[in-house]
Amino acid sequence: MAKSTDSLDRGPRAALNIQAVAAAAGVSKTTVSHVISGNRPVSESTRRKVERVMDDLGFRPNFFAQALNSKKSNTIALIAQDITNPFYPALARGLQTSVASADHVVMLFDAGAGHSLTRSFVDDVIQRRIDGVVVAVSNVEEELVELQQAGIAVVAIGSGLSGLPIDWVSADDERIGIDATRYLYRAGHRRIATISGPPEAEPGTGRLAGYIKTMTEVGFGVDPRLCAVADWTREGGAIAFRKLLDQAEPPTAVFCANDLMAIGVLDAAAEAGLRVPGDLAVIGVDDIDAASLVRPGLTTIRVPALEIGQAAGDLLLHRIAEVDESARRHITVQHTLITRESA
Amino acid sequence: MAKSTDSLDRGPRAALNIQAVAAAAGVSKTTVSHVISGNRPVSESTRRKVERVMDDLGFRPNFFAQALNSKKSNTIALIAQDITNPFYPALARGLQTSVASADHVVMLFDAGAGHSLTRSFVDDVIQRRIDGVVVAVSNVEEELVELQQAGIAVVAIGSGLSGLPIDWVSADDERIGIDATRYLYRAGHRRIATISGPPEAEPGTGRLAGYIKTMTEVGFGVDPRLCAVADWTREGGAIAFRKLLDQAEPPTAVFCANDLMAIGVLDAAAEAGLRVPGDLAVIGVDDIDAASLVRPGLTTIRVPALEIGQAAGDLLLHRIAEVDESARRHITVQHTLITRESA
DNA sequence: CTGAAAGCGCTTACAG
DNA sequence: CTGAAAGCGCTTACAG
Repeated sequence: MAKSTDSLDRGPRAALNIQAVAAAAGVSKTTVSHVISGNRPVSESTRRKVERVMDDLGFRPNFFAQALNSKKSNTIALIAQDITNPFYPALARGLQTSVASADHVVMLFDAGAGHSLTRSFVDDVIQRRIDGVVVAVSNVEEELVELQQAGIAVVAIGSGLSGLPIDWVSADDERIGIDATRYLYRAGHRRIATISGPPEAEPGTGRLAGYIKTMTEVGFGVDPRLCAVADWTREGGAIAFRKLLDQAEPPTAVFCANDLMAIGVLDAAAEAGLRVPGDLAVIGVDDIDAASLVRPGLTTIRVPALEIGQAAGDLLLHRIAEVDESARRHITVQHTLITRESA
Repeated sequence: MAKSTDSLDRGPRAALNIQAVAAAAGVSKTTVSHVISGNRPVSESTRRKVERVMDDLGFRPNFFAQALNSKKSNTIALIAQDITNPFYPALARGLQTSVASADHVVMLFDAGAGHSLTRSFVDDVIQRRIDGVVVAVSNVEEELVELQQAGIAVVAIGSGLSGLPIDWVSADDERIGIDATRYLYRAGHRRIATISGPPEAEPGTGRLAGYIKTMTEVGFGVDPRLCAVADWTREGGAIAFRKLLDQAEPPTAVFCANDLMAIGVLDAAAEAGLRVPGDLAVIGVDDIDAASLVRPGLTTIRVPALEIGQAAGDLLLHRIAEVDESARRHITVQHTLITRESA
């Protein structure tokens, strides 16, 4: 009788693993492992032989087994408020660019997809031992704390989440407000209005602060009749502007805290028969695609979403690599004035 | 002497794993595993005890260990041509919506981030045993084949990659061309031009085919002087339209294969002193945000990116779950005419 | 309904 | 410069 438990029938096709490579190369699993990881010196000839075999066999180390040992997933998660808002895809690209250099991959979670999936996504992130998370969504302080307690590196986008010791990246919102307001002032405007975002959070508050600071500095002071608030949308901007118009001395210029509201102002201005920039100057913030598509083209302040993503990735990689917990870090990205026709 | 290798010093804090849960609950690892997976019945009282302990300890099963055994990563990858093009974020959202229902997570790869990272991303996908991939990028036939050979489910977006036996999702491009052209015809236009995309690939060819079919059907035939080609960009659309204008009998209507080119036509028309829709009717495809922002508002055919993403996710989940390899599947999503001012 | 034990494919002290 | 072996934290036949 032939020995039936021989090399012939070890199941459905021998698995292609480190053991198979070791056998084919005539070395130990240990050595193959070190050729892959580079964690200890291997003689030139051995290395070449092993690499040759891996190539011939088309071997790729099993990621799960590697991660199970190393406790590193080489994965970064992005939790985005609303991926269909052009700011976030640009941020995602910047993030990918940054972390790809360290061989990390990006997992996307779009909170705008509805449901309260955010909760379960945080669980996923923890369970999958994601190395770091970029949190670009509001009102998730609780989840942030949980992520940190699970030992995951976290960086917040846009606002500092007061009190929490987490890294964050943002534009210099007050400076944006100052630059926009000064630009209108220097163009000769004296009744300058602002339409800011809802007062509860950055970046709305910072931009408004910059407006107030500038109006005070140049000696105009702040006239409450020139300060409107809207909800970041085009329609909201139009509504707010109609109210601003409805007074004895209407403004000749408006600083809007984002482009969408500024476009709403353009709508309402056209409706009211005002010519832009002749009768009314308008400036926004963001430089979304539409800013260059509307007529007249919208003058705006560009917030570099791509750079924000990159900075977030850099902070994360740094935090992941470092041994001692160092202090909280904050990166501020630079904005740029984009001059078009509206102001 | 006290027994020094006692329960006191088993290293830096005992690991929180299935073994620890088993011990605390007074059952075996096997049982804990089955409580988690539901792979075999567990008595009601035991299940409750184990769940209680997991909750108290804050235990979450280690994803890598699970995946190492099950060979499932519960992860879907999206390879997007250009995540800053609004079509892709919407697709990503639809994909997430679909796969989240099966507890899968989305990994994003933006091919537009530059470099030829696509190559290394494909390697990552294989190595990480990603369950399925949505390929929304062109010229990667080689990589597609490789992914399939690695046993990964693949679905292509937009075009069928002739010959390859892979599932795909697309709009009905010929029908889009027909609907757009007929709309212009019914509005009374007789000299209808088209600006199509580069001829080498869908969706350009399909939309052009629809235009040709309709022009033939209504008896006009195809006049080469009315057929222009551009590169999908705004500037390209403007350039192409200037050429169309430069003839004895210029068109009174233009069907553009995407919105960006249609907006370029609006630019060039304004420049040439043509009023839209009075002197010229323009229709695009996609319904990007900008379509509603330009003046006059762009009439267009909406391609439901979100639904495409969902359909892709559904195909993938189906393909992953199924045992026997069934035939290639193709899903066509429905488009809608969005009437604004330009036509 | 439940357990003991082998195994998934790696990494990493320990030893030479 | 290289190996044997224990271990990472699960799942799953096999057995009762």
